[in-house]
Amino acid sequence: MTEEKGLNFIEEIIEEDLKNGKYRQIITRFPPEPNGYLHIGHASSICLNFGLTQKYGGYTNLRFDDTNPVTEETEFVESIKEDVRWLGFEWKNELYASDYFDTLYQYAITLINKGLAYVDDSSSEEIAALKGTPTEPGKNSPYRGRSVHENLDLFERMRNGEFKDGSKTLRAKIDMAHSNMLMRDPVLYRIKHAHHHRTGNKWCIYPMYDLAHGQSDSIEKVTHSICTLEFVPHRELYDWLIEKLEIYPSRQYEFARRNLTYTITSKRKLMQLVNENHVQGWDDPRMTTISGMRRRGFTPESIRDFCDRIGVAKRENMVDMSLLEFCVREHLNKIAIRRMAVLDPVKLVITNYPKDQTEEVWSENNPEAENNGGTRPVMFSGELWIEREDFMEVPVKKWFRLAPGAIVRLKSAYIIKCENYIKDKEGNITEIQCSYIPESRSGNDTSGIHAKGTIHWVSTAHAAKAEVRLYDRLFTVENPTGEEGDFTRYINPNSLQIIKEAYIENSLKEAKEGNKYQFIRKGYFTPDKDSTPEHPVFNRTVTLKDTWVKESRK
RNA sequence: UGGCCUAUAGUAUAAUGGUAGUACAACAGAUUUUGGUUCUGUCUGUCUUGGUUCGAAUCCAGGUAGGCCAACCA
Repeated sequence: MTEEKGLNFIEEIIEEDLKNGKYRQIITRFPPEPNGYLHIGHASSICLNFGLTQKYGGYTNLRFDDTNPVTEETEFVESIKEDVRWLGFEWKNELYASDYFDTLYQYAITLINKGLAYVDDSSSEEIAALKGTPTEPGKNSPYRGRSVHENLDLFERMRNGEFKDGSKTLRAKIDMAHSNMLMRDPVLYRIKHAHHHRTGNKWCIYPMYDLAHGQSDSIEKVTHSICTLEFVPHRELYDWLIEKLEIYPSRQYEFARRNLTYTITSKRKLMQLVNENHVQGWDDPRMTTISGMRRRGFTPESIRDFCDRIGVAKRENMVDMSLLEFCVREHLNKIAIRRMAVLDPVKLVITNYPKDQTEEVWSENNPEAENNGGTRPVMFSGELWIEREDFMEVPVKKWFRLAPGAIVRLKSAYIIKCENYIKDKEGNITEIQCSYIPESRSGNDTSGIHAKGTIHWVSTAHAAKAEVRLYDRLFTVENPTGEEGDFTRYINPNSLQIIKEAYIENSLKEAKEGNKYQFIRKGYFTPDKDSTPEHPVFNRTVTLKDTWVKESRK
């Protein structure tokens, strides 16, 4: 049975192109500017571009659009490569727009020779003043009428470094009254006496996006150049330049960038969060950068699945964060090893358990795993740590956990009954005293008693200490950039909660970066890069779904 | 007083002139030694007004709403 899944509009275009023989294979590219770290929005573009060539045959290049030396750095190049690989994609060629600077320079000369470009001495303010507005036509620059010979001479001298930054530009000669603002003699080259991360000081003039991107696509014979909606107005210029230069006709297609609730997907704004220390770096686990999500414990599979589910379209959108959480829970449920960890401990003493006795109980590693996951031994004793929130002095209705006189199952061990509890002067509960039912041991329970609730625990004598970092959404509102004022006003002050002394199963000390765990009843966790065997640190990737919080609010 | 893009449940996305479907979310229930997982069920939708057609979410026209465009950024 073939499941007919609807095609997105780009797949439709490609299938049509393939069917009518326009192309034998398709070539796409992922074209980041190395001026920041990749985020969840880029993941969509990566999955799209690489996914398309995997599906239809062909290949995808990784091309860095590095035409602005003042913002670009090698650090970003390296992080981008790491992130794309981590997401599970391998590019055919690693390319750089800066590799084409000689060719692009020649393209500019071709345009000058055709009378389609000129050197303008106007300042950026003067250019802006003559540009007009969306509703009013612009006016020609006084330098627009220069001869080809003069333009050639001036452009060469720009290249030779005779002029200061900003004193001259090369502009296309199109139409200052055009309804598309981008066609009003767009700037093609500008002077920047700046060090480039790859070409060093070879150049002091650099091409603008419009003369670099489409031409790079063309040089690489990219068939489908896929970008986001804000480039729609550029398409007319993209096509104009290819036509006038008479080069390989790559075609541009635009889809809507993906927005996610309670976060931002803007490199500029993410950089602001880093620079203003609202977060602790690009890979802060609260960031929806690829590196932040990796550190937090997301899997590439879950991110790819997410991108797949949200699809591709042309309308404005705001995807629910709960879908991303669903995707990561679904994957982690299958692969994460279950362990017990007590995050907010309170002592529980089993009064009728033989003093100084210990025993091993066996607990499942992951019954949901493909190969069943097996079991592990866990040390049990008469003195345990349990979760403070699992005891209620005055239970609410439908409370299945511990309360005076209530019974509960200790996961993989015995059923216990709460007999007493001790408070300190401030009224904090310091110890809960229970009796246990020896015949109720997990695996050979002959007690005939059914406990409605099951809670997790660790033995005080056998547990290890760990630091646990709990993350919540970074913003308090769904669309922080859509609200009044600067988006940083809406940062969630409680997005990070650090627990210095949680208790974990001893074996968890050996957990390695990249390992995935489910702390039973608490969520999915992964060791942070700061973690050591002496001082284990865990990040909470995502909580478990919690229907009790909803029930308890009723 | 311009040009371009878009409009299907709360969210995202299918249906390509022929029964408006799927996922997430929400809600109800079953199972459960995780109030997890799994399973079952329920709720909610074609922006609007005309037109073409036997038949329109789909094609056409006019509205309306939202987005983008006036960086020597990409």
